Amino acid sequence: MNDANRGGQGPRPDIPEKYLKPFDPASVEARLYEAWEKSGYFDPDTLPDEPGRGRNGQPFSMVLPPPNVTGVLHMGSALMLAVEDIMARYARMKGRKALWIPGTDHAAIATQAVVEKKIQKEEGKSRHDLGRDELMRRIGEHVTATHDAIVSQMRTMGASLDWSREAFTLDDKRDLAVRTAFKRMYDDGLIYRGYRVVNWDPKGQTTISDDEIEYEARTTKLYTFRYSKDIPISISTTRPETKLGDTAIAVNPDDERYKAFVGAEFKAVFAGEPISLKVVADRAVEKEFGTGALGVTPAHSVIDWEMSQRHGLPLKQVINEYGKMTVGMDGVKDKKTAEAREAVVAWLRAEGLLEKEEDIEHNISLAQRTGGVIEPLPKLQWFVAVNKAFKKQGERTEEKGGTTLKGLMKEAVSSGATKIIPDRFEKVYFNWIENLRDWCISRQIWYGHRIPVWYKGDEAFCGLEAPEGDGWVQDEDTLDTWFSSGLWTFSTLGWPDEKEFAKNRAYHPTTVLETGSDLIFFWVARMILMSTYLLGEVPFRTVYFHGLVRDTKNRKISKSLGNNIDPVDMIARYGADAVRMSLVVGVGPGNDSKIDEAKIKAYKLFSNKLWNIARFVFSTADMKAEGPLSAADQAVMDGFRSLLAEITVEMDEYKYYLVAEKLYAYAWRELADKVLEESKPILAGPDAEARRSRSVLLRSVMEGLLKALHPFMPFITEEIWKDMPVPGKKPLIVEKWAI
RNA sequence: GCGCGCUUAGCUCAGUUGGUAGAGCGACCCCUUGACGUGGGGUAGGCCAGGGGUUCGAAUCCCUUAGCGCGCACCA
Repeated sequence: MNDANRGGQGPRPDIPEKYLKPFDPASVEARLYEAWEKSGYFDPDTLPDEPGRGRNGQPFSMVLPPPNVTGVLHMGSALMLAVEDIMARYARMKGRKALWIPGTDHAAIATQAVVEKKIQKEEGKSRHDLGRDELMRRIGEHVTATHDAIVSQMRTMGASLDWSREAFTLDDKRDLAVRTAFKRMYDDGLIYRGYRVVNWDPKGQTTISDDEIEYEARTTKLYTFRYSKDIPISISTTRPETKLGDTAIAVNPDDERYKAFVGAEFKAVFAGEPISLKVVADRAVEKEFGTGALGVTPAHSVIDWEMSQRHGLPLKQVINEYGKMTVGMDGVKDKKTAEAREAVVAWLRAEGLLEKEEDIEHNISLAQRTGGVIEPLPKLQWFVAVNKAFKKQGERTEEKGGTTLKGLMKEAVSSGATKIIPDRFEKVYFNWIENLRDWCISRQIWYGHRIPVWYKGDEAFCGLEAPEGDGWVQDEDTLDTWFSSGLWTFSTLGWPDEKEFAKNRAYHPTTVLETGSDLIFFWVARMILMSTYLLGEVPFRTVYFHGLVRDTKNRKISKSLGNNIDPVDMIARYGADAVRMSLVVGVGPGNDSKIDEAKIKAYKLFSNKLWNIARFVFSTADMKAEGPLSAADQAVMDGFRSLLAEITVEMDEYKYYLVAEKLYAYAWRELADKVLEESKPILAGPDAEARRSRSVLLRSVMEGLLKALHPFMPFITEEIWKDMPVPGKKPLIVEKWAI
């Protein structure tokens, strides 16, 4: 640089050539990501060795909610990656030993369903045609392909994940964790096998948990009738075909109409099936609904099953796993329930038993994954007992009575050990726990963690490995995918391997869990359950929920609607920085947001604005200028510093939506529109001292702005940072936070 | 039935101790070869869903009504 070029004689000749063209994300992003990865800064152990910072800093840890290996990433995943990367990069710049662990989820039932469907469509074969081994091989192929696509997408977003620790919910280490957890709970009596009415999905041919059910409002006929002319009580039902399995009539104990009948027993032949009905009194029966009398079907209704337990009623199954009747007259037996219903109603009408038909609004239960109508059936399944008392770790006194898993889950949040953002979700969480029933964890599918229990005759053995001796056969079922996901915060840190876990102990409890609010029960609650039970500590200090990403018409983004805006496509066109900003600005925690291309485009223009700010500063200010600021320039600097102080507080409060907006406004409206404009005459003017002071100011503001924007827009800030003349500078990713 | 959230400019949304309504996009007008694959300046557009209350003062706090969305329960 020589003095002849000073004083507004046009652009200085030494400006890097890249600034002569608009910012081109495609040409720099992949290269920058590779450089970060090679530098080792994604791995906390290879962060810079500085006192109190980097590898010597306070640990910060977070797990990536492992995406399902069913397909590609969508905008919701992009939002998740953007917010979490902001968290990780901010923590790293603040000097923390930041660990963000990547992984993918085998998603058991979801993945098997996708692959089975594909094979059925392309080859016309079912899983039984292929057999267990061949299906596993096919799923393996599918999982490898989708895994690779997903991982490459995460990289394009700029996610600063520690790839050296990547995990899979179904790999060997996680399988050992699952078996270990299962055995601990089994030995404590918290996992048991029981014959109970469960949610059966006839379409998926498996049981599912209560949380995997979706409800859909439909108008249905409510039939009121008598079982026979000899029975003086009428009942109402929407499912007459199930009445072949009735073993009781329940009435409210306070109902004067039926008091005289309580304890009586009636016999009849109903649609060809002999039935025997005991009249019982139960508070669960509402006097006002229907006739006030309820036909109890213990085998095909969870509520009725519970009632049957209270009154010692027999259980009689009349519907099988395929949703077909197993008893009844011609036209009923062997027919699907819908068909059998019509036949039963026709029979009632013919017999003169039908008293009333009316339309009512009612919810039907559907399996979330397959859409199949849930058929409650009695089956021998594995359960986690949430209400059973056990002794807490370290608690030896019997007389205390111990605690329950429900209690542990409640306490984790009510004690403040785990905070939920936004806090309104705490109510939702407590409400769910209140209504929680035992968790059915066995699934009749093949893809997943096999239940670590072996049988020989009447004997059962639960262990990490098969027992010694011949003739032991392992349980055919696999575990609910959320059982393994529940262990994720510590199975990824080496648990149950004591040596490996000890090395990572400082990362648990993890600092924060960022995930979608729809996972509050499935995942968040299960992680709290597993961690508090197995480790005696919460899995994370803070839960940050993001909302749903919708399209401009306020529809949920889904494949079937074909309204997915592909994040990879958007990144290719506008850059990852623009996509990240568009997802984050103005979107508070827990709130749904809308995404459209115009918004992403707007932040591409912002990238370009930053680029040109850099171009202006590099070409007109003296980047080597030193010394104090003039009073006027100091005032500008003070204004900027107070902004930095403000946003630092907001970063700590997880208010990224505000920070992003403020930085955008400052860079454009304040720095570009005001400061740079007023700098033009100063930098072109005759006053050397004013030029010097203004140059120092512009360089300082640029430096602070790049740092503050880095967590949000890592690529462009890092790229500009390369040309900043900062003494002893490091890559921006590990530079010290702006304030 | 219980609970939660939302309702602010044409659109998308901010507005966190109550102090005279904000941004982006869009529309319209003017200017600009400029650091800017454009940018700058300006204009129009809002009884902050309705009603009531607290207060000197309410988009903000309380009560209530309505619409939309969501969770849970019920679902005979």
